[in-house]
Amino acid sequence: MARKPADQSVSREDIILAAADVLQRKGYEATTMKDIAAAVNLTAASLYHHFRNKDSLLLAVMEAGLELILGRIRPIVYDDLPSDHKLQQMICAHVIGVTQNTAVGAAMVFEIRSLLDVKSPPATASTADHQSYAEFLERRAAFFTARDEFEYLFRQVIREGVQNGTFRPVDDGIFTNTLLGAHNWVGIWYKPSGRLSGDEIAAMMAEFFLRGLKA
Amino acid sequence: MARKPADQSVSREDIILAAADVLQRKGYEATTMKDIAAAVNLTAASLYHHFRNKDSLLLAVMEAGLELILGRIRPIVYDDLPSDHKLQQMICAHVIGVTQNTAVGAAMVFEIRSLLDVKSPPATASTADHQSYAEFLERRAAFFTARDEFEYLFRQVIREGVQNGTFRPVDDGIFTNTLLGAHNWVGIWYKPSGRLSGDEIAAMMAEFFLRGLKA
Amino acid sequence: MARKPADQSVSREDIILAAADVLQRKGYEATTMKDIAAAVNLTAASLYHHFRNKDSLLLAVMEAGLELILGRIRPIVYDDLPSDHKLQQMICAHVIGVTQNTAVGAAMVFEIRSLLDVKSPPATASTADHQSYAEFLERRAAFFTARDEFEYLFRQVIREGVQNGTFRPVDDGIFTNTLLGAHNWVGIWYKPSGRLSGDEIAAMMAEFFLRGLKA
Amino acid sequence: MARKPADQSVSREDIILAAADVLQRKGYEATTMKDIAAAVNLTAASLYHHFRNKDSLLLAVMEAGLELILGRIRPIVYDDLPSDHKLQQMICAHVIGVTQNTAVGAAMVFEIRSLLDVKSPPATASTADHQSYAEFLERRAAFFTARDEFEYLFRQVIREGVQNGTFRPVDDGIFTNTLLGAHNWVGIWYKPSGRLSGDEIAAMMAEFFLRGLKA
DNA sequence: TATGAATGAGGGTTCATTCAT
DNA sequence: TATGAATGAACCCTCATTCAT
Repeated sequence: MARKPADQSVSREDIILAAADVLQRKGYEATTMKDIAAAVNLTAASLYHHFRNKDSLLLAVMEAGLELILGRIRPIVYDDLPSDHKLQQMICAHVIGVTQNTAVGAAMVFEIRSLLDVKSPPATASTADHQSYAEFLERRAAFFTARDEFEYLFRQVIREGVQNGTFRPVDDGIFTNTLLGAHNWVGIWYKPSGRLSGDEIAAMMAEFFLRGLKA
Repeated sequence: MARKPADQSVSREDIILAAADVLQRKGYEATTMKDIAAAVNLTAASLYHHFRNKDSLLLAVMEAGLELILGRIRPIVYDDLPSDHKLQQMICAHVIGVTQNTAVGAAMVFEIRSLLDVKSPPATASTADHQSYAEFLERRAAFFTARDEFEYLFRQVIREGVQNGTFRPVDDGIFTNTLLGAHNWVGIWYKPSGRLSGDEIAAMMAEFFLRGLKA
Repeated sequence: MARKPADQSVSREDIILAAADVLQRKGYEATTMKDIAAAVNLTAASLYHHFRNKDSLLLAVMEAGLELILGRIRPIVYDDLPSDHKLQQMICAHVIGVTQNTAVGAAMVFEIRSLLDVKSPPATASTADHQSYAEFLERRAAFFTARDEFEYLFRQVIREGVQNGTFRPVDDGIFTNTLLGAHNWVGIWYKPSGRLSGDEIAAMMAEFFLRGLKA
Repeated sequence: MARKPADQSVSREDIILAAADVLQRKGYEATTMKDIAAAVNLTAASLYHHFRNKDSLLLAVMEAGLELILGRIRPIVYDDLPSDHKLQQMICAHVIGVTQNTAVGAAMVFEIRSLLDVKSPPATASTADHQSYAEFLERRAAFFTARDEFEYLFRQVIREGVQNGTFRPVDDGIFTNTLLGAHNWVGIWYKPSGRLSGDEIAAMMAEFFLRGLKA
């Protein structure tokens, strides 16, 4: 699961991928910088050449994960399709994304708590530190904005379907939460070696929810 | 060197409840014994009069949470009802349980990873320690057994409904996972101050899933 | 959050020597990692860069002490000398060793109890931890083997002397224990500032015992 | 090894004996009040009805051990016997004492370091505390006086023997230390289940040393 | 870039000790 | 007397982070 860059120089990307993997297995708090470093054959100290600190690395992982899914979801929403087709494709995209990239998917979901903790900038903060901390806050805000967009896209398609009569009238907020809960959970129980492929699982879940929505 | 300004003696139960709350908010790794102690006006050291260690306390929280829900689910399953009624009631019981006792419910869900880590007995292991460690392992095994039962009950009712024609043919494993994922997630987004009550949310979710299942 | 006011980088060897000194003065249980660290101008945390844990450090101290003495005793035994000359030289070597290196010598003697406590591997035991713990057990076993050899060498020379008529017939086990007890005790009462030098003391003790043995 | 007073009230004596046993096995620092309490079926808290604190208990153990041996040694010294007979009996008395009461004997020897640490009275010391602390200091001083006497008695007999020509001229200080070291060590290696009885061991050791001394 | 050495801050845990019951 | 509950202090150890090389 851990990339081994053949003793070559390690890229930012390599670290993010490896970190995502470790994070998904252990959770943020239980994952040490040493763990992540080991996964790319580095020392913990070396990671600081690539990321300002642990939070910054976590954020990079989450950004990567979210961007990946968002990149697949967005075009569907803005495509010209009936609402049920849209939702069906979105569900599949999300679920497949989680199964294909368990690491990124689950990390995105489970570690938000850690990012949410508002941490003050280090007490001994020079001007430069303050600047870089502000940068971090900005990136974090951007992440949450993206996350809101993600949720919003689902809610939007559902609302749209309800309005145009494709779906029966449901509370779009509750339905979206229900949907996303089920999706996120896949990262917990899915095993690549399991009986069913990610595609099959995704198809089944899409069917469950669409039948529940059908007008 | 030892005062006791405590208003009243604190019971094991008190600690479990407080711990559940803190655990849900912060997660296992991020929760310190001091945090939990503070929540019941004690010192961290005092907690060790009631629980052997942090793991043991976590386990107690999870046991309490699981037992609570299981106590509500079991009678429904063994009642004489049509499959869809059963499932409807089970979903409501679970979701309402989570909303009423967010702490216990969510703790049960999110911290399994911590319990799963196989840990060796403490380093300074006398015979007595080993014995109590064995006890812990037993309790942990019992917890997982109960957890399996919990899942099994849902799966069982679904399978039953499929067989007697109440439900359309679905993969009961995947459906159960989908269901439970959605339920567990409630602990994340539900806010008592929200627009809808736990009962209303539960009813909605039950409807979603039952419509998705109807033959 | 990490300064380095240290004059010079500290070597493993430095720590072992300092630790031996502290250990001899305070005993294992009463010696804290902080004590040892202070003796080499480090923080307790820094010691963990050089030794996995306190036990490992203790073992290193004992190994060093034992190896030092063993290195002086062995050649004497395998030399071609009359038994009484051998024993005389061995006694002197041991006693002088203890006086010259009180720290190492006494540590070797007094802390065996701590090492004897069979301890299970650390609680948070990953596979890697288990491996390194196995290593520790191996080293510990090797230490006890060396210790047995040490005792055996004395017993062997005594037995040999009895058999070739140099010594009167004594119980070699009891005599060895008597001898070693007296030697080890030197670490307790010897003061470099005392009336007699280590060499003088050693010579006197050798004389006592050899007269007691003479056929 | 631990007295079990049949669930009856426990006497000061019982505790001292049990404590001696535990102390010998574990050493002072590693022995907890709970350990000692458990050996007499009590709670740690209960011990404080019998002893002011741990140090006080340790001191009581050492006093008991020392008094026992001293009581056997003194009469021999002041008896009217040739020096060699005296010394022979003293050696036997000491060694047999150690083997018969391993606990008391060894505790006496090995834990002096703990008593030696000069501890200041507790910072929060009321007048009463100060008084009882002064008492403790007095008792401790008395103990060390007794200990000096013990050593002095041996040295005295040796010197006497040298002066009256029974023994060859040896340094009585060094010889006494050698003697006592060997004796004390017996507490470490003697096992009641061993090949030889305490009496036999004592006789052998006496012979070794007396031959070494004979004029 | 990469790392070994170092460190401050804490976290879990133990322990001697106190006190109300 | 005995004890359960509580606590402050201290200990071992880990970890994110820094810095000189």
